Order: sequence, then structure tokens, then C-alpha cells
Amino acid sequence: MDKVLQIINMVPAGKVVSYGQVALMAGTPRGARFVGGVLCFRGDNTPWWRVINNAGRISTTCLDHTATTQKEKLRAEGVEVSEKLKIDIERFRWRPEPDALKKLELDEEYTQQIMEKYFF
DNA sequence: GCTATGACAAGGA
DNA sequence: CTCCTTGCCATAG
Repeated sequence: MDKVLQIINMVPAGKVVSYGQVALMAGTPRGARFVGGVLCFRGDNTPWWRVINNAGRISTTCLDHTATTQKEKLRAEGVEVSEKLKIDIERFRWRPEPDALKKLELDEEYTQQIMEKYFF
């Protein structure tokens, strides 16, 4: 799943993406769960703090990357995070550009889904 | 190939 | 909106 890391590395500062979104872009629509695992292992070279769940909530349990740390990181980049680790995801969601999607060599059906789900 | 596990997602209370 | 339950998938052993 180096694709996952590749995707996350594309996320600009001040924006966030959901695990589900990343998973979908990686070609594994329901492999969202594993995305987090990758971040814990390779989080050192990846902006893991820009990844949250679809409910706009931080749900990390990784001891090296605590929720508090993530909150600080996001705020430092301009993302508003409430004390309850709640984020207005629709306002800060990163909407991948067609050019970015092209790099991933995604199937048409996936790109379509991404557009319909997150681009409206 | 089968089982267990996980930084999730969606739906109901 | 928050909490709980169920379902899914990819990876490790």
C-alpha cells in the first residue's frame, strides 16, 4: 500500500482527508481500516495528522501519534479542531484534482465514486 | 487457505 | 451530536 502513502503525501497543508477517501483512492474502497496501520508504521515520513475518519473526528490510538499531538499539528496548519477532537471536515476536506488522480492510475469507476462522494 | 486484528464506515438509539 | 453494533477488507502468522 505504498499508494496510500503516496496519496497522503499529496495532501496539502491545511487540508484533511478521511481514511475512507484515501482507501478509495488507493483502490481499496473498504480497506480504510488498514490505512491507519500503515500510518503508524510509516508515519515518520508521512503527514499522518491530516488523516481523520469520515465523521470528522480524530480516532488515533497510536501511542507515538496521540490525538493531542494531531490536534496541535492541525491547528498549526490552520485547521480548526474543537477540544473534543471534532473537525469540520467538509470545510477542510482535500478534493483531489483530476491530475492527481491520474497519477494513481485509478479505474474510471473509482474516480467517479470519488467525485460523486466528495466533490459535491 | 483460514483466523485474528485494526488510527474505519454506516446506521440505529 | 455522541455512543454502540455490525460489516468489510487487507495483512500477518
